[in-house]
Amino acid sequence: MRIKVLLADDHQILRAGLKSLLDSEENIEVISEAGNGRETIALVKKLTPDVIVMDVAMPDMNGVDATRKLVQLNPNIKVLALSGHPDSVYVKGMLEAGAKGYLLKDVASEELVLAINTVAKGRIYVSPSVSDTLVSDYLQRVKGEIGPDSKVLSSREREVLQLVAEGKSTVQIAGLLHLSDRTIETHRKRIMDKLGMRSIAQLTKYAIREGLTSVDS
Amino acid sequence: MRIKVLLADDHQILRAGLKSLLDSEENIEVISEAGNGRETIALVKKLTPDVIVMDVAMPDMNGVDATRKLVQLNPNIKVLALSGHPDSVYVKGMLEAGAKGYLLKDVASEELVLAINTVAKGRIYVSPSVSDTLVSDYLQRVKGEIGPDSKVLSSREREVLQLVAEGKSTVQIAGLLHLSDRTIETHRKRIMDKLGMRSIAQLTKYAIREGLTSVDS
DNA sequence: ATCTTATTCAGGGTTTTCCCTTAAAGACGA
DNA sequence: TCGTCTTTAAGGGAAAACCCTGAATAAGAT
Repeated sequence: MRIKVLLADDHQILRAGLKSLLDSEENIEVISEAGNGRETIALVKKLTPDVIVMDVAMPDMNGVDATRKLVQLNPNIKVLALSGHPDSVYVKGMLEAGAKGYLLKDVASEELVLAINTVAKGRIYVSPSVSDTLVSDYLQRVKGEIGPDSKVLSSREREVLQLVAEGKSTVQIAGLLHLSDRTIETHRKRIMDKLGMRSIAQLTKYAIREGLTSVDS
Repeated sequence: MRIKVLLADDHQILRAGLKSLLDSEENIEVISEAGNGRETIALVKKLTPDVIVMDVAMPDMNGVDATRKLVQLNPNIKVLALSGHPDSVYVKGMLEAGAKGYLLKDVASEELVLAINTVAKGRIYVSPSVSDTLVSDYLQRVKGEIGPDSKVLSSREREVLQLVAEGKSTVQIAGLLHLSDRTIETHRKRIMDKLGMRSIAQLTKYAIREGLTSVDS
């Protein structure tokens, strides 16, 4: 019995490449492809694939929301996330949504095949480089340094993040918000902890994605 | 005589997929792969491929700078740009740098094969959807609505800026480029002077607007 | 041949950010 | 009321970024 795979990614050429790769495996069969989350759900309902290889970033319903919906419809569905970045927000988001694996796009084809076989058997597969961030996050959680639902920023934190992403310094932000600069430092630290980021550049991009600021400002 | 192709993209799995696709074409042969601009240049010097299929957004020297350098070394080199975005900044950058073609990642595999064959013959190939933005930009220029763009930064400076916008520290960048950290500091200072910016957040946004990095990385 | 620009590197110093820890006051729900 | 979360604040120290200055080599342009 071959593993029936559905590919979901917004880049047709990537899907074509993966299909070509996977079809040369005798125990894997690519039965269909989707270019966004909505399409994926429609196809899964019709075709009942064993494994869905899904990109995290897609237009018209992203991978996280699509996964959540798919798992809701069928808790036994196996979603293998395929992503370009190892940021913990994405990893956490997909795994929380019910994905059974998380692969970086920078993996060898053998690892993809291994991952598909692993999740098809009902086990979890995570890229080694990804499990690093996962484990460090987990350890922080065990030590109680992060609360349970830590990926959601508080409104004050979002406010501070916005100002950071606008290029303001800690002291400037403190002045604007009429707070001590030590307070702003605390907020900054908690923001970075929650998001698993270590640089202003990463924070800025996150803020742009979240609509807190715009690229042209 | 088969067309010798070199694949340059930061995602190994995409390269593997493309290789699998292209190797089934009897007049195309993938001779090597690179994960960033620097690697690409080193490999091209050794292997003299006919066509380089190059992603625009790559870490450690992006596709635009790599193309510029490659064309400088050998004006007959054929670079086929492969990008996820139809934005005019990217298109302009690559074509200005001397690329012979521009393909979106959302193309069918047949079109990729066609594009490779076209540029290998010395002609230009641009995705239909891309030529739209190209033409409208051209028309604006003819009407004088856009002046000639003044690219202030040197290519080294753009390279450093890209890494800064990816969240790398001065020491990390120095390591990646095999330079002293004092040198990187000088570059950073000159970049900020030239752009009149005083924070990493602003630099990051500028880099995004210029296509040196992407919001989701 | 001279001038300019890019690229490389460094000394020495200030400012800003980052890390680790502690802690108090207010809010809000169980 | 008890516990958790948020927001506020701070001490002390390490790392990174920023500022000002000077300087040598190399490639290109006039």
